[in-house]
Amino acid sequence: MTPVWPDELFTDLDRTGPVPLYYQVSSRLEQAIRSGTIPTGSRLENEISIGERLGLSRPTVRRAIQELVDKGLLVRRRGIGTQVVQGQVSRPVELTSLYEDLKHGHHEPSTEVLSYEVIPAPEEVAEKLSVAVGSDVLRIRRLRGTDGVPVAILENYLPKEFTDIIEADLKSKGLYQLLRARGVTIRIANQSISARRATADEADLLGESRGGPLLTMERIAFDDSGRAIEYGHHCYRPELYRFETTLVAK
Amino acid sequence: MTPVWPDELFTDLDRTGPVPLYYQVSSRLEQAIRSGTIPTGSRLENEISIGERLGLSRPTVRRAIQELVDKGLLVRRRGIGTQVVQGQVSRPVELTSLYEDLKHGHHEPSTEVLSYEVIPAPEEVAEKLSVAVGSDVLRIRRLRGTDGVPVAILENYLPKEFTDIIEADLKSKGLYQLLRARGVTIRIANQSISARRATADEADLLGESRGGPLLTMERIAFDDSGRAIEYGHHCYRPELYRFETTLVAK
DNA sequence: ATTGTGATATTGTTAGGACATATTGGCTTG
DNA sequence: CAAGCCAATATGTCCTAACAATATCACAAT
Repeated sequence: MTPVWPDELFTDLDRTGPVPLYYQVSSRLEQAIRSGTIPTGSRLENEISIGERLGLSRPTVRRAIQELVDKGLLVRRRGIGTQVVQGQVSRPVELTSLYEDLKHGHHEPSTEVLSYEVIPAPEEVAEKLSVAVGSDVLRIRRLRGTDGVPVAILENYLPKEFTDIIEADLKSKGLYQLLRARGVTIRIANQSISARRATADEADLLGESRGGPLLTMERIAFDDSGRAIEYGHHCYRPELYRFETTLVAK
Repeated sequence: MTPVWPDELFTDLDRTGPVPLYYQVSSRLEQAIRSGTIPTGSRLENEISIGERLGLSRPTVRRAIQELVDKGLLVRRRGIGTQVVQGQVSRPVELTSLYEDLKHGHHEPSTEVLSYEVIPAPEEVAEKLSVAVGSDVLRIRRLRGTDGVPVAILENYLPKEFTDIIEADLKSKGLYQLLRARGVTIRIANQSISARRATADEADLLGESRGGPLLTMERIAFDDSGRAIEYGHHCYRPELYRFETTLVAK
């Protein structure tokens, strides 16, 4: 019943390096599933025997499998076993900037900085960033495109201590990448996705018809310590961009 | 430094019932955070002392906390501790139908069944549902509203064995609710969100201007065993609906 | 033919312990 | 006084062990 898996899945793990064992296991499994080595719909061996094969305890194997369950690749049922989900699984919306998103998709992202200025925080921005109204915030407005075609208008607000982000760097790097280089890691983001008509200004920038539909995304991002770091308001050309997610019922 | 928490957080847990201990703990903590009893930005006690207070082992406490980290309410850093995220956390997009979504938001959902028919599966639908092209599938088209105002047009396709879903029931219940009553649990869904212009037909149904923007969502849902159960294509009035998500970097 | 019962397989929950690693801050030393 | 080392603290990883809950199947009983 259980299909025979290739030996590569069970070669020795690296117990000396910094990569956790559960992560090594889940990575191998994910790769095997996405490549079709483990076919969709098939059943996995049970946790204990996988553990025996790899020389791991059950909790470690369990954690590896749980990672893939959370990603939506596997389904578990008590008393039954673990199965691979049928149908192609889309990679979820990740916590990356659009720039990295596009680059990952083997496109050549381009950026034009439309404006870059320090302004007193309007009420809406102040509230989202948890700073005082009127205090200095950095406002960045960019036009993002791929392969020469405009895709999105990005408007971002950051607290004043980030005003040393160099305008020139924004042309060749994503905002999150620049923040990471400064030692700031974005950990959590609250997103809200909707749509609206394009204004005349936006339509011209994006090469879209006036009053045409735009996909919009509003986001507040928090760092390691839970502090609000960035408030963004983006709009995308809907024919060229969409948000993909995998939802898993707990 | 550590704030004093109310005793309610540490009253005895129910060790007899079917509710897991880690779930009882994470529920209490979540409630305390959302209600402000544990203020945003504050630090939690460490895992071990929480465990001692509740009479629990460290793995159990750890799992409870991890649940809230995954939900985006808490942030953990090795060597530092666990902190509550600043800023209001939005509840994530859950794996529920729009009907339950709206009902939860204290609105009164209404449904008009526009069409209900068994048709041979077009290529696109057959592929998404992993059935043969031309095989029978159930097609449902509904107009969903709240408080008398139309909000969305829902088009769903299901495999033929669900043709016994009663058309009349769709008026008063959500599709997922009806599936659950049949013993089918939706476990995983792949969603894709974008936008487009409304067709004349759609604009009339939704009371929207012709050519106006619509928020669109495409979804394939899988059940417990990983089988494709439903393929849906929905469009929403963007002023009345939006998708909210919390993203957490792993 | 249907129902119940028990054996088996598998995941779910909880415990308790050990060691690793990252961060902070104080102490020591040059 | 500054730099570096070290202890304290907290989370991260991994192990062994046990029992609970659920689904399946064979088989007996009605």
